[in-house]
Amino acid sequence: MTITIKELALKCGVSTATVSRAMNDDPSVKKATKDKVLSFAKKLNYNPNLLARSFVTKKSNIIGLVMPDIFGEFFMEIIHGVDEVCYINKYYTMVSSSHGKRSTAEAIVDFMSKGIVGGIILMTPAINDEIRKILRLNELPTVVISGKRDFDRCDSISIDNYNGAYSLIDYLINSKKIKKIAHISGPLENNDAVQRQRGYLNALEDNGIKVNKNWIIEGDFTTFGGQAASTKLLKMQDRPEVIFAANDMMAIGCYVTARELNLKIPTDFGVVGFDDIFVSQFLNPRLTTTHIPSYDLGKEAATTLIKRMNKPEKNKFEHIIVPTELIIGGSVK
Amino acid sequence: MTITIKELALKCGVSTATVSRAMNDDPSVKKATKDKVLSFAKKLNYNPNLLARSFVTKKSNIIGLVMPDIFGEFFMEIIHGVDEVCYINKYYTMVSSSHGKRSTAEAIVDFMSKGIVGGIILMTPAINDEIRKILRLNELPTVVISGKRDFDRCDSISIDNYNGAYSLIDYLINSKKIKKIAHISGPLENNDAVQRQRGYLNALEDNGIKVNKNWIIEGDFTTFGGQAASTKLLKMQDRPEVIFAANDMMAIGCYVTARELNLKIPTDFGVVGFDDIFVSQFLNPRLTTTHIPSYDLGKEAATTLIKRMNKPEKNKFEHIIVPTELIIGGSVK
DNA sequence: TCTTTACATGAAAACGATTACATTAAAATA
DNA sequence: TATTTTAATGTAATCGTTTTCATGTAAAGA
Repeated sequence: MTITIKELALKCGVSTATVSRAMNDDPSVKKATKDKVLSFAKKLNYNPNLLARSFVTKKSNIIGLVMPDIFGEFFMEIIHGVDEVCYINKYYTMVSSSHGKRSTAEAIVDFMSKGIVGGIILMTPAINDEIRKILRLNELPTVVISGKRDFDRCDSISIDNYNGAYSLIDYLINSKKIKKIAHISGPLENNDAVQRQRGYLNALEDNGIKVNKNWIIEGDFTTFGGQAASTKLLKMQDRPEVIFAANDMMAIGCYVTARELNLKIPTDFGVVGFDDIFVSQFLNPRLTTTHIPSYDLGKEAATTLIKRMNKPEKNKFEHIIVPTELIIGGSVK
Repeated sequence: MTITIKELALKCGVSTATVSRAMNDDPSVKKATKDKVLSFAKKLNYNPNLLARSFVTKKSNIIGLVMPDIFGEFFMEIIHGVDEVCYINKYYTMVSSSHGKRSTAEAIVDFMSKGIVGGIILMTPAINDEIRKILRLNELPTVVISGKRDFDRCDSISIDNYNGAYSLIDYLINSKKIKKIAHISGPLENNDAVQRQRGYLNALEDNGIKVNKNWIIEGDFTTFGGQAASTKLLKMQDRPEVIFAANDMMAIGCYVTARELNLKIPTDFGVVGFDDIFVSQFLNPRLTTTHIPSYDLGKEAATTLIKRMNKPEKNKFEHIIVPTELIIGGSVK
């Protein structure tokens, strides 16, 4: 079905070099020749073998997307954004995750050593020493999507978790006149979780509200974790007015608890989340939360990476911080 | 960082041919030699360049996953399943979608002609003539994930939409003693939608219930579509007892309508869905629906494809039909 | 001991593209 | 017209691996 450059060259009556140049729009090829080659290529359905091309140029237009897990809407939207940009730029997206069996570090090394991908987008909740070491002696362009800017030897895109959480809490205190705000955090080895908690703490402090340590529970970003933590919080004699869950999944857990304890949101207690996942708008009442533009995050990462792949400078890295947006629902009285 | 086969051969004092054979576990290599090569390979961090290998063997261990859209939980779980199987078998997953700008057919052709992927998993709501034509003169192993078994020139995995819907309706009629069942279908160019509707119709018929055509509305698989359709249904003077939404997203739309019309589920009317997406369990009340094992679907597809890639016979294709499971929630009185 | 067979390894071609360098033809200059 | 410059194309090497075929060596059989 597909022919090779040699066959095409034969048909055109030119050398393979000329065909190659014509296909790559080399200015040294005469217009007439180029036209002839291109028309023959179309007619004979010639497509340069990408493998052969990558092999000889030592450049791959495949982007490796390394994720901690292939699950949930957030990662899906990232993939979507990456795919979109890849398509426009004629790049390809290869996905890979840490499978329980293999660490993120191993996934990166695999991509790097096999010569398949020309660049890596790394999503990780935190950059540990192992990853840091790998990235340091890494020759492949890499963009890190992370909760915190804690590695500056490559480009990075991060979510403004801190300000997102800060604004949310500030809104509760100043617009809603709420003082008793509890927090179910994410796992604290996760940078996003840490930054969100920091925003929460500083917003309280800046508004002169004393932090109640009992009202801070470390969760796990799952619905069940949110359910467990909120049950604990709501059974305290000194019950908080609003629970700030560090992500929407845990906020959903709070809704489940409300149903089980026969409490009404927002009258009996309020809930706010973080992420603004798709279903949050369909919760009853609609969840007040912080929107993360994950699709844009993916697009931004891919754009930055492709730029870097075409111009691999070893210094001056970009560090983009993507702002979040406060979404006001009906989950707070 | 990475060395080539030549350098490794030199270090080992053998030819590149021997190294290649040792790396590929060729039985003709003496154990001592193999051990030596392998230990040097490990020490020197040698990894065969996959691009070069694929190039020469004309076999790629990259699987191209073509999807109509990169959105939602269903596709995410498929990707997850595929990725899992790929990892175990040392294959790689490349994703691609039709971008509004490009059709599914174009995405397939792109994968096929560029020589990157060694096999394709094609997810499509329906196989049209264009796709059929492409698949027919396709030399690349392909597995189709589809709602209906309507192309038998390649392996296929399909969901048992018909029986899933049939069982669900049968359950409503016989266990719940409900007779007035409306249906919001998916778009009818989608095979899944058609099969589910067929299950609904036949279940009614087999139970001697006359179909009320006013109670069948074509939806679009979105929450908003479900909301619109259910509003129409619930404002009829002859109102159905239960609405069967062809997917959970539209069922969620029914929940939104209930809130807006101030009706209670399941007392005022009931809702059942299809898919069993993650959030369905957290709806209030939990949605009665039909579970689709999407993760398994992805695994099954990848397994079948890899089998076919290793043994590309031109006949005897596998056609796997994956059963669904009835999930009983509290959304029906 | 000599021949045959089996085993282990090496030499070299091949895959399909790109690209440095060489070459030819045409245009510009003297 | 003779020479230089420029433009367009061709020749051939190259990338890293696999694999066919050839070769050498050791074991087996006579």
